[in-house]
Amino acid sequence: MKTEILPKNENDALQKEIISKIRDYINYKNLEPGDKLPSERKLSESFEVSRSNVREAIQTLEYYGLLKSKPQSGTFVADIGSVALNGMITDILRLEKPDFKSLVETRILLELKTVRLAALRRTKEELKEIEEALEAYSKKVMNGEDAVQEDLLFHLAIAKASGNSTINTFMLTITPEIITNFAKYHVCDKNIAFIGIQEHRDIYEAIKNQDPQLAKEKMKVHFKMLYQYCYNIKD
Amino acid sequence: MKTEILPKNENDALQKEIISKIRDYINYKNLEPGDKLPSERKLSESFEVSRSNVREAIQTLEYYGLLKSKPQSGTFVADIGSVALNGMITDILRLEKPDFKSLVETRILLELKTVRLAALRRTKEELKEIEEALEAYSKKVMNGEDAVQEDLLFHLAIAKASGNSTINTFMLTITPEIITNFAKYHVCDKNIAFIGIQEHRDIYEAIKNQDPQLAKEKMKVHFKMLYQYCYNIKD
DNA sequence: CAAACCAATCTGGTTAACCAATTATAGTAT
DNA sequence: ATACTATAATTGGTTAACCAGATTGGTTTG
Repeated sequence: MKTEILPKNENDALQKEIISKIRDYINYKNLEPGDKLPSERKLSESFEVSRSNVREAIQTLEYYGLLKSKPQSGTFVADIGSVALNGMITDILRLEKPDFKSLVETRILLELKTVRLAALRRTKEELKEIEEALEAYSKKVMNGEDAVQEDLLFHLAIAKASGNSTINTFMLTITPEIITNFAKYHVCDKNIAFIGIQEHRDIYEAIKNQDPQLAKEKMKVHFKMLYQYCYNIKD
Repeated sequence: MKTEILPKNENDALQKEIISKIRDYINYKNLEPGDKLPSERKLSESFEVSRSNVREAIQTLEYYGLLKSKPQSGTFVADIGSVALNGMITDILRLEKPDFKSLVETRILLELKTVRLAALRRTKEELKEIEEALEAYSKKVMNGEDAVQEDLLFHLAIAKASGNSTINTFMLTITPEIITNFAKYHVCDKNIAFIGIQEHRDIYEAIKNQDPQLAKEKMKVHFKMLYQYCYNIKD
């Protein structure tokens, strides 16, 4: 087989094509939950692609929980019926890269929840971690330095204290993209940062006092500017 | 080097160890955004693990947006400062597998948002897709068949119509796990399903009439049982 | 007749060799 | 001294060979 280096976009397109072929195969053969897929070798042969490409595609579907591969045994359809499997793969193929607005919108939604949960559930240790993140942030701002990273770490500390591992994971996945875009669009410039200290402190105090309602209110205040800012950005 | 097959858990542990070593290296060398990591070969040699293990670890960090590898060039630190990078890798290493309650809690949060957004933003095409999902669900229930899959696809259709690609992705990632656990805990048994038809129809109508507040209310009603059910499950 | 055993085969995972694009280096001409 | 070019080394990606555990079918044994 001929070696060929593909640009990342085409590589993604290839992987999507393979995923789509796997879906077609599952449909054609009417595979049920727990059924075994053909081996990676056979798939790569019948799809006329390399085995590593097939492996990548399988890994992606495994990430979404649709397949499950067992060492020295085979790759199996997850405990999901063919209807859901089919619909979900179709959805995955259509997924587009998240835009900035959708990221911010989601972040606000998640954080209004985490801050309430953190106020309800935080342990003493988690509270201390939040406090430390707050101090690190304040120190930077007082020195006139850029503190976008410390800002985000404060919010991540709250997410960790929410006791909801799913939301925590989601927050982690969107944070880098947010940081990048913040720098790009010059959100959160230094003039805003000074106000940010007090806002952060208010949030911290509400969590400390285990007042979920107040915590949410303070977080809303904190997001108000961000909200306005982001909805004014050109696409 | 000796070939050794590892159980999945140990493999995960190994990957975490490698990730942690990458973090340490970045700290030790004070790598800034855009700086280049040593080549995969050098890393695998200095960590005394195979190159494919290193590649896996890098891919994971790439998924979280912390690294960026360019073909025939190198692997680079993303446009994130070392503080955030360090904090986030530490968080990632601590991540635990999501529990069922956290999944349901998150799903409810996300869906109360998607249903409102869908009522505001849905196109005619998206509305039609929701309707088709609703019909497929109703038909199954009327025939006395299990309709968990069609149920979830209805909700995914709403997520798609929300116009928020981030939330849409999140919904896709948690759905398989939810389906599996539903089957495991016998949530949504047939006796509930008949009520479900009307509840789904109410939600659909609210979205059709572009009434976000009503849509949210109806979704809340729909989740009421689920909510109670899930918080009574033993851990 | 059923259970236990064994060897051939098949599997996903791992390793090592290979590829071509990129980057660094040395040399040459201006 | 500088700008440009050719060449060698380096890189992430790809392919193919290899590994050992799992499966399977047939045979033996109680």
